[in-house]
Amino acid sequence: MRNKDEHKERLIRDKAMEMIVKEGFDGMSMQKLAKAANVSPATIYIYFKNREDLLNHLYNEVQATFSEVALKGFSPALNFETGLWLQWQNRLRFINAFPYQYQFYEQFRNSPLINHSDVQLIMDFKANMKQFLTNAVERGEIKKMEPEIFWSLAYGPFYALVKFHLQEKTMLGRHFKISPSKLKSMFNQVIKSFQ
Amino acid sequence: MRNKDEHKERLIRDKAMEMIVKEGFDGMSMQKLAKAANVSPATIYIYFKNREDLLNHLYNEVQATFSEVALKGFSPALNFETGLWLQWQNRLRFINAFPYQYQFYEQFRNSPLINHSDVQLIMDFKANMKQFLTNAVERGEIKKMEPEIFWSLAYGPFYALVKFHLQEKTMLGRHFKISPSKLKSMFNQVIKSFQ
DNA sequence: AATATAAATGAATGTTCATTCACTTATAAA
DNA sequence: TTTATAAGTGAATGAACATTCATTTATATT
Repeated sequence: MRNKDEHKERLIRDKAMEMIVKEGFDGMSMQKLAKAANVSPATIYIYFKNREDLLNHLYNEVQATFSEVALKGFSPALNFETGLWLQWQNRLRFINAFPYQYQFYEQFRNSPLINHSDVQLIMDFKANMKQFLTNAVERGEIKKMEPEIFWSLAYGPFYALVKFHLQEKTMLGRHFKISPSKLKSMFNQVIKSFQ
Repeated sequence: MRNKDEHKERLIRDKAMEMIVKEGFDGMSMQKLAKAANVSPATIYIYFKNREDLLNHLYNEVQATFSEVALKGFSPALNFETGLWLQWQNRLRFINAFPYQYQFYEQFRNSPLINHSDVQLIMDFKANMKQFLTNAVERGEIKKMEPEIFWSLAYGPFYALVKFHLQEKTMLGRHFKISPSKLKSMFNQVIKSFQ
């Protein structure tokens, strides 16, 4: 018996995400992917049932990692400002470390493919965030509001800023990381909207 | 001489955007589009040089309309709160009226296709927004900040909320419009972040 | 009414696509 | 060392793709 080559699967996954980010979903054909990963097209089908299965696996993996990183050191018991700032930092860390994975994730979520994927937001993650919001309201740190308003106010500016920087990267061929001081400064302004 | 059928071109454009929103860029093939618009594939090539040209025309058209609607009644001379609220209302009006066009626009902007398009943000629009920011700072209505921070704070929450509602629409098959009171309430919170 | 012209077409064209298959190769277990 | 098994392959398959082309059709101009 011969074992699957973990390195090979990793390469297939990474090249697929890179190709999708650079050339779009149509730009990632199975044959082009095979060539980029130095394998036979048939090899991809050992690891993934088909193209759709591959894409869903990629999405699942990124979502799992992203959720994990976002919640690193987090607890709903943290006070509002500390907890939200921690999450901003965690998220930015992931985006800086894995820009292709993040951009693939965004592209997938914003495409109709997401409708054919039976993927759910990690339970743990959702529960944590809900509890965090409830606690903050109960402590009187923020006023009561609908979850979608909370989410829009708390993360809308963050993701908008990230988008700016990732677009610059695409245009100039290199990645301008968001400076921590700029992020903190904007965070302080966002916090005001909850007061 | 036979004239071009304006109605026919409009139908091609609208069906193309609808297909892209519903099935993604790969889901919109020239032959499927022809069938949806009740024309021959060759007819599409009378109106557009090729597929890429069609997509770029669609993008240009939506951008032009969107910019126009967004600036309706706007002037950089307006005070900060009035001007920003006007733009929020204008933008939401466009999104509610033309959800497919808006979603196509977003999908295009978030895809690598945008890199191959030589389209620029309408000059007039850019200049207006820049002047608006400058004026608000000079009047002491908001503190001085980089344009990308301003943009992220002023529009990040708005677009995040829009995304929420458009996703709900996709899932349930119908469109839940954002209530004006909910929008105004969030707007008031956003304003605080500039104080 | 005749004519010139551009719109509009359906049936091709050659290409690329996702996927399969008969086959070879590497290696864990015996 | 042998053997069973699953990894890995290159070439093939049929479907779908963007685009073209030889014709036909509608109409504005004469």
